[in-house]
Amino acid sequence: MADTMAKPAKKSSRSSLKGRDRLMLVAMQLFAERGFDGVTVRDIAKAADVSVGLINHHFESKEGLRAAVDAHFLAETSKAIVRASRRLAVDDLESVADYHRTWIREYEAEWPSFAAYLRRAITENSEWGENLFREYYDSVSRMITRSDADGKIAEDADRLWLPLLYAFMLVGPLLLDPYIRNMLGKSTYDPEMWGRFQKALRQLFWFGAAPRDS
Amino acid sequence: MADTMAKPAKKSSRSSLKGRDRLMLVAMQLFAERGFDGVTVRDIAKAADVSVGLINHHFESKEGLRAAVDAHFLAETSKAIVRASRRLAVDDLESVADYHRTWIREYEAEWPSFAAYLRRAITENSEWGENLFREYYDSVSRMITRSDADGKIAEDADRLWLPLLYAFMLVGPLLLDPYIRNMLGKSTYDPEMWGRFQKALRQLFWFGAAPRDS
DNA sequence: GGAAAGACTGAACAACAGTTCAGTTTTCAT
DNA sequence: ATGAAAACTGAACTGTTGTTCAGTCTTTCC
Repeated sequence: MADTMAKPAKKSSRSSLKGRDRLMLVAMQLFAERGFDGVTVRDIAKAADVSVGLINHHFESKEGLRAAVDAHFLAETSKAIVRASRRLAVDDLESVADYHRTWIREYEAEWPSFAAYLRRAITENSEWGENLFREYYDSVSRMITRSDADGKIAEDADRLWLPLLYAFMLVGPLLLDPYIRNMLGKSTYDPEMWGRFQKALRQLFWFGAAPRDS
Repeated sequence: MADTMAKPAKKSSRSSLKGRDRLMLVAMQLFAERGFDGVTVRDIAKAADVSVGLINHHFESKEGLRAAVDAHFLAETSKAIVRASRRLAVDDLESVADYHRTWIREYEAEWPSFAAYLRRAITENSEWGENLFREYYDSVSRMITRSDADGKIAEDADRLWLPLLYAFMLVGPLLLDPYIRNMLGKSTYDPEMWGRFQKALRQLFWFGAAPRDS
């Protein structure tokens, strides 16, 4: 119902968007930054350069606005995941991780603070946060199952926890990005950082941290 | 300044606590369940069986109450971590994980929804959430460094990401507990679950998921 | 036992939240 | 061009929030 939100043009031509779309864009950013309760309808209206009444006109209520934004990004996420599983005929986990990161970075470019919104959705226990994590988990799980069928997984590995542990390591940077940025000075999704992270993740997942005496 | 909060007696003798302590206990639980903004001072006062005015009398403001609760648990956490690093003369990661879990379970028993409060503190970017994650990270990091000195870490392992990846897997169940409980039907910290999780974590961290052809 | 100090009450208050709605402007098919 | 539908406005309204404060009850210490 809320899929009519057009993508913003490359340059800052926000004003070219109609009120409804501008409201959703601005609301997403403000929710991401300050949380749903930390933003007033007047804040949103002002940032979107629109009157308060328009929010209720289009979305019925503030809660309705949140639902519309959520629905929009849930749809967008699902599309991305379907695209991913199609493109990733090769059943390797590295490309899952890479796709995950590419997708986030692309979005970040077009919708600033999209990652923060994702983060908030997952940690706020909203319904779509639940869906989101489940889709994350499923895509990882599928890949591991395939590898398993090919005999690439150790016999004594725990089939239940393996995908979850991988998911934790993949979602970790997303959920804890603010802290990591503080500690390392850079976001995990930075080009340089990502290479290292990706490599460390791959190595740990497949071979572990113990020295291999061959 | 807010360390005078007595531990509640075993049985539900909440009413034996004085107003100030009862307020902090109740506030912690409500904040954990509904978030800071999701709770009104009247909710807190009612749950603590106390008048609204008392909150401002003791804590000056609602924000002051939050600060007091945070300070109390930050102190408590630090104490637990110091205790841990003393007790854990043996430098193995398993006991870090076990200690982490024991500590949470013990607290859960005495302070219901303490884990949820922890979770919220970390995800809400509060100042003490930052401290908390850092202490987590540091204790893991120390252990790994020691193992490293003993030659127990592979030469080509990434020293920067290794402790972070481990921390992600350790904090994962805490942050994502609601989802995991939905998926597995049980909390990770349940006695049965923990054994399996702990084993899977150890195995993955040291030896990885690839089959070992010996 | 008495008085000062602190714990505690709750009605009153001011600020602010989300919503409403009568009215104005824009859009667009005919 | 015209008129109806949709987009849009913003002052007014209503309920809720955190805070205040004058006053009561309880504890404590000489």
